[in-house]
Amino acid sequence: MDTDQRLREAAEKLALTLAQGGMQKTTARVMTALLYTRQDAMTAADLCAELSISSGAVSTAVKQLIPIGLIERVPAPGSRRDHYRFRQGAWASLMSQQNAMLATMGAAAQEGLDAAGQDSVTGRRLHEMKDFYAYMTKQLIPLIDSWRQRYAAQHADTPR
Amino acid sequence: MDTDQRLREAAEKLALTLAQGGMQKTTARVMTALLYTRQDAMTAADLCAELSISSGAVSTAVKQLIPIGLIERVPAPGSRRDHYRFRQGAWASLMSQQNAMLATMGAAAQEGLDAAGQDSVTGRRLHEMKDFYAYMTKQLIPLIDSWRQRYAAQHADTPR
DNA sequence: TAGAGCTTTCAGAGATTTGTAAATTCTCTG
DNA sequence: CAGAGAATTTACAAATCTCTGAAAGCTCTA
Repeated sequence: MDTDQRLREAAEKLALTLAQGGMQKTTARVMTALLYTRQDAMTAADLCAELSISSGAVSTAVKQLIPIGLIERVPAPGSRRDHYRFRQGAWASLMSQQNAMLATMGAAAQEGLDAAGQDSVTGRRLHEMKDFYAYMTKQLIPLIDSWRQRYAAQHADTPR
Repeated sequence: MDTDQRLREAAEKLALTLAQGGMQKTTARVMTALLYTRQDAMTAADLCAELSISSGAVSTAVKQLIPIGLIERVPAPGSRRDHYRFRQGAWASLMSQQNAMLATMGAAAQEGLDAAGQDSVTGRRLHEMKDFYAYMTKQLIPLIDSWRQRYAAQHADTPR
């Protein structure tokens, strides 16, 4: 089987997994298309053709992917079309955003604690929750940074 | 405002957040009801009443929450009804399951690499992805374990 | 082992989501 | 600054999802 076809299938497969994990299906497909494409970047029209979806759907997907830092718009000299490409370091920023969710969970636990007090079944449940998320919140960012450093060191000689 | 009411509102608020993060709405509501309740455990009927939903909906939600380790069925001596309660250490096991997702991401990257080869734009993109998820996969479990240990040490004298 | 008390399953109604096509807006260029 | 080419928004239609109510299925106990 040819390379393009294998990549296309890998892309759709991952998109399906991500969709089951809560990401919108079309958004996931656009993301994986940009991840597995052999081009550096793709235009909206490319994405329409590759995925057989309308330009409106592409627009919506892109609007969701850009704010979370997974893809970026790149200026394309000589073309009037927008080009999109998968961002370097996208995974690390995606994981960093998980941190916001961790913090939210911690805050939710605190809120419950304020209402219930420490000394109750509820209090003990929520205390564990709060402690866990506080710990994770504190550890995750340094962990990601340590990966960034390590990866940058390994690839000091190979910029994009 | 009374305690129950504050807890109820905190529960619904968190449920909403979780729902936006991809969890099924009713599943999230059942989970947070069990998290913020002042009882140790609740019956299906309790949940129906508290959340104004049918027993079928409770059954479905419970069926999703148990496998992921967030809640558990507890035998209730003297009652024929099933009782459900939020599991101790639920958050840690939830996070551990994230690890499966991380591993999946790493595998997806590898699959693409096999098709595209290292020396291509695609290869470089996928290599970063693979490296990131491999690193995270390796670090996350120890991190969770270190929390477990720390928390257990702090609460050696206060079992449930 | 018959039956009470719960839980689970199932079919269908209702609500929500999501994609398309077309209209609109935006942005370059000649 | 007019117009062409592209992106975005909107209204609507289609598909999907999810809950309810009712029936079926378990599992204890008397």
